[in-house]
Parts: sequence; structure tokens; C-alpha cells
Amino acid sequence: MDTKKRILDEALTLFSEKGYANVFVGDIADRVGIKAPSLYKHYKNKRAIFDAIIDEMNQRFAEQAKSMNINGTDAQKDSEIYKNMSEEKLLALGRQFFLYYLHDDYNKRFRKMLTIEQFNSKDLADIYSKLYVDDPLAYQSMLLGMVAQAGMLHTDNVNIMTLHFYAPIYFLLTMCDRDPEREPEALKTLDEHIKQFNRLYGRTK
Amino acid sequence: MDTKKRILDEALTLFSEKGYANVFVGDIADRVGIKAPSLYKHYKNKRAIFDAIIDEMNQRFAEQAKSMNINGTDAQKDSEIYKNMSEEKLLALGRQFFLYYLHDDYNKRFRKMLTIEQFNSKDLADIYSKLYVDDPLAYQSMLLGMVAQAGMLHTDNVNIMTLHFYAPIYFLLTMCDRDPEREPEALKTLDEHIKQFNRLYGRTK
DNA sequence: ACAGGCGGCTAATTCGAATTAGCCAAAGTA
DNA sequence: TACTTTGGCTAATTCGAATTAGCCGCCTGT
Repeated sequence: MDTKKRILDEALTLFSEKGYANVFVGDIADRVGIKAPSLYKHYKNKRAIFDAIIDEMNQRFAEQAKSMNINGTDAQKDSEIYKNMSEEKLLALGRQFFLYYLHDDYNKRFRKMLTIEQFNSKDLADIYSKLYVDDPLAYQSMLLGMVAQAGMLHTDNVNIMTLHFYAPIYFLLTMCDRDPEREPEALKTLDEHIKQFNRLYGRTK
Repeated sequence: MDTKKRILDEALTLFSEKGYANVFVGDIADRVGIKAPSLYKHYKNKRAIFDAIIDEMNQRFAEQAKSMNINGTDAQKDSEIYKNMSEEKLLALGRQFFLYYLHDDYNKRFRKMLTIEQFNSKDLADIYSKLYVDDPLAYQSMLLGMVAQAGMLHTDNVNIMTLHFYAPIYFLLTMCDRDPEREPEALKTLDEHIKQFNRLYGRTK
């Protein structure tokens, strides 16, 4: 990988572990395997590295959103899929989301960095809320809404149902970020959560 | 208030807004109304101020835990209270917890500070998990468990039921910490959540 | 009255971290 | 070939923030 990208990568790792202010330009350089002054051949200053990370995230996000939309409209037409939503599939959905967010290297680091930096500016707070509050709720509402329309879940308030699905996942996710040793416990709880969710919302009225 | 305490108070405010590393000793001194070097008459160094905040929290916590235990054992004997747990009372419980944690000046600032600092040490991570994960779950499990025993809520897994009650509250709480403007929305969602929770777990089998 | 300590201040010190200056070799390119 | 860009390095600079030195007035107890 070329140096310019490696800098972003190593910087993100460090920022996610210690926060922007506790990372020295020299730390980043060390990890990349160059000396601190050489960093300035690639970025104007330390802040520019941080900004570039945010920019990169915006790009990644834009791409992801695009593919999501495509899936979304495809899925809307094809409502057959949702007619046999079983407990197993709900479990798979929840686990997949949880494990992807938890372990995907980029997601994990970016989320932890944002957690640390979220109070430093409105912009960062907005990004956090978008990525970990509003977008997941919107996406999962769409999904669970389809399942409900197909008659496999029952509610008169899809948004609250989605909150009941997602909030425990978020809760367990932030717990594992803080304390990775609790992942097994979290996975167990996640499964129990989704089974119970399915019992609560899935049974025929 | 004497200076020594005012220092802790103002430091906590600043740490909760910007994080330890972004706060200068001079900032704290300014707010207290003294010069930076005078701070050293009260604390050995900047880190000692942070540690004193943690110590103070431990003390407060110990007291609170004590009073909780007393209430707990009192309540255990007196199970009559839980026999007429209505939707209104559940709403009151949830709102009370949410608003207290959200607005209580000490809680709010301490929680935000921990949010920022949680990845810097195992100790801080443990404190966070204890205060905002394990203790609330344990306490509310105890409470909801009583209500279930009194026959007003139905579940075969109190812990998951408690997770379903608490996780959305936690989710909304962290959202409001990040973006206080969303509090009205959060309060509305909170009410809907609890009403739905009551419908899901409260109805007779 | 006065000795001591508390808590404030200004001025000085230290020190670490970001950044800049200026050199150089390799690689590309007219 | 000779010129330029690129990206690395060491040494120097700058600067800001934590901390220390040393002074002083005030209260308190004798």
C-alpha cells in the first residue's frame, strides 16, 4: 500500500485507541516506518490526517449507501422473500449486523474514534448519529417493515419495533468495544434477545 | 464552596466537554478564578485532579449503592407494591431513570467524561460498564423481577426482559448526550417504547 | 505581637511535541 | 544526459503547556 494511505490507516488505528489528542505525529510515523518530518510530505499537518480520515469515511459511506439503495428497491419489489422470515433468519440478520460492525476492521476503528471524538464538534456528533443511530434504524425499519407487511411480524409501530430490535444490538456492540472479553457473553445475550423479540412480535395475534 | 472542591467541579465540566487531554490546567484555573500555578497548592498535578474525580465518584457510588440496598431489601419484603404496576407506573419509572441520568449535573458530566476516556484504561472501561451496563441491568432486573413475580409482567427470562426495557433507554440517553436538541424526540420515543414494552410483556398469556 | 501555614501571584523553567529547513538519493522524464 | 519531482532523513526551531521557584498577604493560634 502506498505511504499516503498507510498513514491514514495507522493514524486511524491510533486515534481509535487513544483519541486524536493522545496520539503524536511521531507515533503514526513509527508505525508507518518513517520519521515524523516525512509525514509532512504527505499531509499538511496532523489535523489534515484526521480530516482525510473523515473524508475517506464519507466516500466509503456514499458507496455503501448507493449499494444499499439498490438492494432496497430490489427487495421492495420482491416481497416474497419476507413471507418465510423464520426465527433463524432473524437471528442471522442480527448476528450478521452485530458481528460485521464489531469485527470489520474499518468499522470498528472508525466507530471507536468517533466515540472518543463525538463531543468535540457538531459535525462529528452528526456523523456518529447518522452512522450508528439514524441509518441503522432507517435500514432496519425498512427491512422489518417488509417482514411485517408479509405478515411475519405484528406491530402497529414499526419504528418502535425496530428500536426494540436494534437498541439491544447497539448496547451490546458498545459494550464489546469497551471490553472485548465480553464478546461471548454478548453473543449469547444477542441470541436470546432475538429469540425473545421473535416471540414477542412474531406470534399471531 | 471551597477552592479544592471547585477545582474538581470545574475540571469535571471541562473534561466532560473536551476530554482530559484537551483541557489545560490553565483552563481549569480560569474557571475557578485563580491562576494555574495556584492549582498546585491543592493538587500535585493535572492527573491528580482526574484521579480525585474518580475517587469522588467511587464515594458517591458507594453511598448510593448503600441506599439502594436498603430500598431493595425493604421492597423485597413488601411485594404488595408491585401488584398494581400499571402502564403509568412503568412510564414513570422509565422517565425518571432517563431524566435523572440525562439531566443530573454530576451524572451527565461524569458519564460524558467516561465516554471519552473509556478506552484509555481497563479501570475506566470497568467503571463505565459497571455504572451504565451492569448496575442498571441488575437494579432494573430486581425491580422488574418483582413486578413479574407479582404477576404484572410475563416472561421466562427476566434478564432479557430487562435488556428490552433498558437498552432503548440507554440508546436514547447516549443520543441526547451527543445531541441535546434531540431530547424532545427522545422523550416521545421513550414513552412509545415503554407503552409498547408494557403491551408486549404486560398482557396476559 | 508574632510564627506558621495556607493559598494566592508573577516570573522562570522545562520539556515534549509539532512543524520547518535544508540536504540527498532514487526514479521519472524531457 | 541533465533536470525535476518525490519522498525520505537529520538537525533546528518554535511554541505551548505543565510544573517549579520564590514572594507575599492573611488568618489563626500562642
